[in-house]
Amino acid sequence: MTGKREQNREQNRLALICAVLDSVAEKGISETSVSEIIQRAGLSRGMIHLHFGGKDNLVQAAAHHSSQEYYDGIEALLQTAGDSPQKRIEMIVRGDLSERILNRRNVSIWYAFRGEARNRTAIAEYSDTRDGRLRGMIHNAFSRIVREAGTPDAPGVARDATHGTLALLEGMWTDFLLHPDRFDRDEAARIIFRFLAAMFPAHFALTGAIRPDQGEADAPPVEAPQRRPEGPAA
Amino acid sequence: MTGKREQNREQNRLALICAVLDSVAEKGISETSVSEIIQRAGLSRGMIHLHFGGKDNLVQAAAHHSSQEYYDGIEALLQTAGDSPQKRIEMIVRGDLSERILNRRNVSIWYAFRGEARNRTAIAEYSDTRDGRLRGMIHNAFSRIVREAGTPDAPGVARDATHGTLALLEGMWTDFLLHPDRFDRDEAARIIFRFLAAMFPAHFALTGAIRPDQGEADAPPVEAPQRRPEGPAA
DNA sequence: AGTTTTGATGGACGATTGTCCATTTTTGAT
DNA sequence: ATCAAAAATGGACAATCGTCCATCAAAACT
Repeated sequence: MTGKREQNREQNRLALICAVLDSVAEKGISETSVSEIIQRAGLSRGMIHLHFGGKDNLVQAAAHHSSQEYYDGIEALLQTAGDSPQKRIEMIVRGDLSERILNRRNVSIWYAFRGEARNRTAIAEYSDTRDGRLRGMIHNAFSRIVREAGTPDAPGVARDATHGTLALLEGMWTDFLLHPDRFDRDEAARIIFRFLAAMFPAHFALTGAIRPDQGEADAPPVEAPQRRPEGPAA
Repeated sequence: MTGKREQNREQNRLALICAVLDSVAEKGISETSVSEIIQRAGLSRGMIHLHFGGKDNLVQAAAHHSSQEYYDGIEALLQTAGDSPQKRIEMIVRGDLSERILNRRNVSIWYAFRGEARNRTAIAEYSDTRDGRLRGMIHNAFSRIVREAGTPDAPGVARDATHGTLALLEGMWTDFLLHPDRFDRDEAARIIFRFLAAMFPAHFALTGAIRPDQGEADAPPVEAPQRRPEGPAA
């Protein structure tokens, strides 16, 4: 049985970590000072050194915690997915783009840590989506798809599809970071599936979300207000 | 004629900006202090306040400068591209993944600024690939491809292809950030073209670089025809 | 109950931050 | 050569940074 002592201890550790994440999400890493952290956590100054031995270690623990939360979220969603590989991929993609995982707070935290990742290897380790479980899940699913389709060069296609899908998801996150208000989750998912449908028509073409027909305006004729700076034929 | 006075002035301004970028690339944003900057620039402490009115403005100017350099690089490459839209897209993709643009220094700088973008709107403005010229160039090319191919829902496809291509490029950059040593430019390009080839078989399937075969193997007969009908039963 | 043990406190501390300005040096015009 | 204007210098400055420890409070054990 956990004594009241250890219970409080763990509770305060967590409070510090959450305070760091809140501050990073809200004010950014450069403004996340010791004073800011302990004020948010409602604890005393010495706690950081007591529990983590210094601010750097605390920040690292916060990065680890955030990363863990991300993977837990993805895996929780995956367990509700069916068996078919295309369903699993669809679940991962939609999950990764869902409000529960892709939101302002998480994106702020994720990119703040990545910005420092280059110079703090300990943090880089946790901000890598590619390694770890996610890549394995996706690759596994694509391998099955490609195998049962009898595609030539199956391993290469599966590997490239995995790499490409992960890159697309990363790109969508960046999109959200830069334009959180104008970001459209359904559009993001649709684009990814459009690419996947082009590569694996038998597996993704009929998926409900590929075509924008749903509720979306049927191909707005003058959607793109982009100027075209050049180009022979206008 | 520019007097020696103004000439020196401009030279020092630039020296400060470069010092910031060097420091950000090397040490990260959090360790880029005024002391660090003026030491790298070999100038005196007061210069920052003199020329930029404060450190924040200098950092912002550095972000602007870096962004400008990126676009200049892309546009320079584009001018050597041919007329055909697929050639232009290929040039953009390869250029964006080339050593000249995608390298450790640029990636470090780019992501360091992005990490702070959320809390510094002035910087966010410069760290956006999506707005600005790049998106317009790509969308313009895809529009032509889609139009001459007679694809149904042409505007939607062009828009999605643009969005997807940009997301893929972003994702590849993230890949490079996290694994600069194991990153493979050719593989990154191949994956992007594999996706594009799946979407526009007539335009990208025969492109020399889809296969990693090095020898280019001008359109291996086994490869190109088989890619499309993979769907129902291969 | 008393005693030990451990977590928690908050201020002291030196180091470093960015800003600013009195001063010196350099440039361009007289 | 002289002088006004502009640019560059480098140290003073208060504010803030993160670390650490003497002290206190409370839980756990005897």
